[in-house]
Amino acid sequence: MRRPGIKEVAADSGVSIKTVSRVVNGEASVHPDTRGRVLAAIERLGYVPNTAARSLKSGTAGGIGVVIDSLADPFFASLVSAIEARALVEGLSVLVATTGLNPERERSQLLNLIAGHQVAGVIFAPVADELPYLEPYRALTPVVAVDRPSPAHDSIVVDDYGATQLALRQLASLGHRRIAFYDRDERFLTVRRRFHGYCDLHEELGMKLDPALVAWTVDGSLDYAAETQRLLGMDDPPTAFFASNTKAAIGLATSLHRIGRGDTAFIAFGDFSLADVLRPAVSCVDQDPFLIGNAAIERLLELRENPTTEPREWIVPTSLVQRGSGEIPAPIPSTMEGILL
Amino acid sequence: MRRPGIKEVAADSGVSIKTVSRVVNGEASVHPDTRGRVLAAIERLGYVPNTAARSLKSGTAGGIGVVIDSLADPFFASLVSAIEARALVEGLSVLVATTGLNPERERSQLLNLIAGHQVAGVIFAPVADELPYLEPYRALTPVVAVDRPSPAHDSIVVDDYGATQLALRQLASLGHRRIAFYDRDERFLTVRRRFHGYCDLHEELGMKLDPALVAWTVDGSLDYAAETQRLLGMDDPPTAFFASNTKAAIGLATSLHRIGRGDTAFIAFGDFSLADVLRPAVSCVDQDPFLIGNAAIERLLELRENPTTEPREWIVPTSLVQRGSGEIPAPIPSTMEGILL
DNA sequence: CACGCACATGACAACGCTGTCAGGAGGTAC
DNA sequence: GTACCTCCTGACAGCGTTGTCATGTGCGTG
Repeated sequence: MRRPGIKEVAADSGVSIKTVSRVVNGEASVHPDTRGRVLAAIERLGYVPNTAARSLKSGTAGGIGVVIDSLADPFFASLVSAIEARALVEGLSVLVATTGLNPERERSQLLNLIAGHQVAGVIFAPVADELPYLEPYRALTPVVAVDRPSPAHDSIVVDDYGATQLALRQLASLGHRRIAFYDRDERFLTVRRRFHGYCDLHEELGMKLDPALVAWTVDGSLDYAAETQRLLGMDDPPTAFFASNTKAAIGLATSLHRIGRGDTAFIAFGDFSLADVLRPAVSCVDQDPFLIGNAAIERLLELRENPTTEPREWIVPTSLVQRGSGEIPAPIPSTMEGILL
Repeated sequence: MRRPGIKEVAADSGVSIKTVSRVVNGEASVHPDTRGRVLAAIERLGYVPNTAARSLKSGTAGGIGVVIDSLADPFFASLVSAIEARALVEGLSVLVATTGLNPERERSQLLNLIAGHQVAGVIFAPVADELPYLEPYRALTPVVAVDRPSPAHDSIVVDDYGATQLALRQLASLGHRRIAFYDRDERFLTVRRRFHGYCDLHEELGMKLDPALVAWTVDGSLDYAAETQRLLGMDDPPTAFFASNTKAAIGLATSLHRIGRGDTAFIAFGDFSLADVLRPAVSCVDQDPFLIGNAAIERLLELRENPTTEPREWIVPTSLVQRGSGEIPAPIPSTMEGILL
């Protein structure tokens, strides 16, 4: 009652195991009659080639590893979904591992995949700034970073700085001079870049940059409700909000609507489900996980062919989706009438 | 420049490969000094055991397979997330595969995982009613079904019939006599069970079951906007909606809000992000993917210990989350005043 | 001193598969 | 008839690891 192996198929069809191997791998030089007998035996016995033996022999497995923060994050779930769909077409299986943003876990997950499973390639969302332990595998396993750049690898990212400025420029053009930056989370390079765009735009437009308008994530947590209360309770409150990531956007939208201030001007970085059903519908910078996932696996497949290219960043385009909340003009303060351009 | 193997570690630390193997596997009978030398060599060389060789030797891999409809579905994404978290603790990796609801693909994915990768176990959301091709592996690989039951396997499900009736009973108690069943998708046993609950409750309460109140998914697709228009445009339109799954709930919520009828009585089967932010907030039958995922992997681990138990269904509890949309009473038609209980 | 025993270690085979190389059968050309 | 070539097939080794069994060393016991 053991799993049928190549030996059983060989015995059943009266050929050597090597000939079975040839049939399974579609090699040309097998007599049609022989091939037929072997295929019949495979069918009859329900033979499936053993993946472990294959990768042991070949030194590399037919799967790609995907290492991300968490599958509970809708952005990453869609990303993995896109990768998996494409991998299926290429006949590759997908090994998923998560880091929970822990660099130590990132290390063990990456090494387990690359050195242990000898995957054909890895797509990962970097946590640590440097990954020296991957050096020995540089030439062996192609690696692509997504969402956040990794200096030593090809990275699929969006133009965080530019897209943020595009969104904020729109708010500024509607008269907003006090725009809250919601969720400054220094752990993410992407968010740092977005905040950088926020700062530079203030300078460019001659707007005062008020630190009190910045909501910080500290130690990985931020109380959205309390922070929203604080911001709106200021003497000189923000007239518009910019959410620097999807999680913050959902938290912010929730807390704004809870206190009946859903009509506040608001643009989110990253789209989310039902954003178009809220009233007003939430405008956002659309960062398409399917585009990003496809670009990542595309790049990975290219790297397999030609592994020696210099690492660079690949920018996936974003678009500003106008839905309403980002097109709300600033209220005109009585004392400032006539000052606006 | 090859990957360091057990041989390199052995040479480096001056012992035989077998002793290295013993150290790696934490066997007791190794002299502390020897163990120290070997561990130092492992560290120095960055040795990671080859998974393929291990599973070839042992005949089983240290990973579990998860086969679901799609990772783009938030319910399944959370489910996999829960499974992955627990697998990490157990030192198991997770292989994800999707079926796209295609029985043929389900077959190849399951066989690839069980026979090809020889995973330690499989958690899957069944598509086909029967899976005869898994018979040969019955005794070898534990298999657990989730979300939908599989007669031949332990199945982790919710009480579709009962939870649906609980939700509908509430609507009926508020005077609703015409309740639309949104998204009757015959492909899913879960939805069939929910519809069954819908029918039986009508009989029990003496309500007329009007086929025109049922929105069908045909060939996997349903135009939510058009269907909502049709239902609300009836001469005798529904006064309440029941969405039989999360995807339908989001589609229904979207189309109701788009046409300004967000205030219609509505209960969804399955919770979704921002359901509590909509006005009114959407009441739902909460079917917790984390509970289900945890129960599934728990059961899988038990099956590894004791594989001979009779397959059965395990019911994960659900709760009716009251948020507002499910507590809207039926409008009192002028001709019927006084008839209500 | 011979014996037994615990402890520590190593030699070797085997897991299922594929790459290398060898070889037989049959045909064609001189 | 010999040489050679093509087509098809098989024997065998080895991928990196672990299970089995054997071996050596040191120590306590009678």
